[in-house]
Amino acid sequence: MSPRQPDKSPSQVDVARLAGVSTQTVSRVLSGQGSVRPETARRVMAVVDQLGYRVHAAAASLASGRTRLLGVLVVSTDRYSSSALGVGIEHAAAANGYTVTTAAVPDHASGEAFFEAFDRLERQGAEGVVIGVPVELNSPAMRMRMDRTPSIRSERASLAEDAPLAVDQHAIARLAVEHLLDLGHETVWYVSGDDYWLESQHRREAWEQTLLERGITPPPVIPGDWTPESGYRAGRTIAAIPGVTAVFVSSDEMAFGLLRALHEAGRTVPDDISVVSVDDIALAAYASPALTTVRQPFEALGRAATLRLIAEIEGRDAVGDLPETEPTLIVRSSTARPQAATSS
Amino acid sequence: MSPRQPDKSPSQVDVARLAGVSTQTVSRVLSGQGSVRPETARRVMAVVDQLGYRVHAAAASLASGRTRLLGVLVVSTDRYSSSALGVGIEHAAAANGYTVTTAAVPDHASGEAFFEAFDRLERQGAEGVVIGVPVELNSPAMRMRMDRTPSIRSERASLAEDAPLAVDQHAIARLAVEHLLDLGHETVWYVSGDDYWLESQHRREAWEQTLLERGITPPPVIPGDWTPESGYRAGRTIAAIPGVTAVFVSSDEMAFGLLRALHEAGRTVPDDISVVSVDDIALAAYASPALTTVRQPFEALGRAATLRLIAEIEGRDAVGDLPETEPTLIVRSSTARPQAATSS
DNA sequence: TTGTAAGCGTTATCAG
DNA sequence: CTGATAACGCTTACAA
Repeated sequence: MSPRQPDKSPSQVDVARLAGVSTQTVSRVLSGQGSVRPETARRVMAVVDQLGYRVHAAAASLASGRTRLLGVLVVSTDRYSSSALGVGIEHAAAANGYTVTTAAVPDHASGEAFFEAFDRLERQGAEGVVIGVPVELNSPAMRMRMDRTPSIRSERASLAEDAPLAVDQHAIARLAVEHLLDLGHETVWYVSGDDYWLESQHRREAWEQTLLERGITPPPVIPGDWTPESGYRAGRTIAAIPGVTAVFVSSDEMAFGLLRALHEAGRTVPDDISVVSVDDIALAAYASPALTTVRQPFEALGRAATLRLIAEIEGRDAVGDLPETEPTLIVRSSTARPQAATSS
Repeated sequence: MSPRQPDKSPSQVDVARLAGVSTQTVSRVLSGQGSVRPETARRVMAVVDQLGYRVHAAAASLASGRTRLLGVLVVSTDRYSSSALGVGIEHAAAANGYTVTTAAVPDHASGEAFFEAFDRLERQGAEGVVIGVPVELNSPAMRMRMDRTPSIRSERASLAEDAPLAVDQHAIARLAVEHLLDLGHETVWYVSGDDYWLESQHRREAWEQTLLERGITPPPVIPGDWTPESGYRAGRTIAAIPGVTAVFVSSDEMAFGLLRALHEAGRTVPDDISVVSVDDIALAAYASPALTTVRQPFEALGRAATLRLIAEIEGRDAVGDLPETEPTLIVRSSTARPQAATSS
């Protein structure tokens, strides 16, 4: 609607001229590199303010070879994990003078789509990228990309690998299952997330393993896909199975659906069935009943990943300053000791 | 850990040399601008693939004066509205060859912090910005910024102004209140969002106005701040007030807290009290009872805002292709006719 | 402490 | 249809 203003924005040259110095001096003042007589600096800054001058990022990065741009690769940004991660990433980036650009790939995107998104980030000049989607890190195509631009993944690639960065999915499942077992439940059923996600697979493995360690044969997995709808379906399935007293659901959102299905089927939580989920979203405390859940420190994780990434980009080490990323069990009202069998 | 590869990435010159053409031809092939003999183009592309060449964004935008970068200004990205908006923005941007960079300002940020974020986006080269936070658009500082970089706001600045873009907050409140009134409730109480947000203020105004139009004196506003905790507090307050039969809560998240408080106080929804909220988040259908709510089409809004912004940047008009952004009432189980007064 | 000169990798302009 | 050549606005040497 409004016409684009024709007068181009002021450049370093304009500032230099008005301040009666060379462009180099202007650059020095603005970057803080090199020494400038205080008085000169003041004079330059005055002109900068007067003109409303700001460095042209493209020109600066063309000349310096640095963009201070970080890329983030996530699935549809409205997922809880994506946005929670994003908060941590943005903070850490901003604190270090980096900016962030996001590329979202659709859920269940093909490897193709993923590479495309990665390339888009590289093309924009991202000096590093935080990967928040499930990808096969060992494919040649991925290796090639990670080779030229440092990348860090916010989840562990395999149960065995010890990525100091990822939330320990094994620990999450163990925390949940052991809580239930320690309460006196004889076994724990598992409602999975979408197995497209490694997290989901890892939790299943750890759930199985924890049960096995106690000499319990794992019951069949009830499949879910993270959505409340799938939790609801899982709840109906579970309600139809006699004898179930404890369920580990792979996300809070699914737990909401599960709770409703159980309620509709006349099962009360936690009296008939105990439920523990994962994430600790803001609403978890306001489910009925309030959810016992394993909190994932996504924000800390995003921060940690970013800090490490920046360290790698700048060629230093980033030990010591890394935030804690251990999952923690939050006990609320959806879990209890199993009812005495007398009632049945 | 891994050393940065010393061999710099290939440039247009490298491609040109290998393909036996000028850099200009390479540029033409890659941009699709200007005509090139098909055979030449093929030869260039072959070299491009072979070398893994990709244009250097900074250089390109320095030369062309275009960045194809859009900025987004939101509060803490983990808010539902922010991320839902973001999804729409990203889609529309990607579909038009633009990339997106986000600047998050803390909730309740000062005008200062906001301008800083805006400037950061400008410095990065954003050609336009979508504003998703409450700001005074008429301050000189803001005027100045919007003057040099096209900006579009995803909410209506005042109840009177008819921004074709914003979700109609007035309509939201009217939909909610009239639904309740039509059900037979004598008045409707209102739990506000955070009044730092214009949306919240506008909904209050419209709630008041709708009541007044029917000759009803609005009861006092129960203050909230969007969080489930504040909804819970509001619920306790309401439970202590005799005679309340209908409540309009300004967000689904608050509704969850409200529901819990009401439940704890022994009031049943919707039999004793009807509740309608706003947003229609994924979990709204899984509250107990399922929430009747006014859906805000955030994604469509983000898309529409972006489309208009791009149109403005490119100096064309964007009529016709704008998505619908009307709010819609979703009736579920948290509302019903008031119980006959006989029971009291 | 300050200035000069030479690029950085593209695209635009103008010839051919 | 293709190719020189000149910007684009800044930073990094190197000189003064």
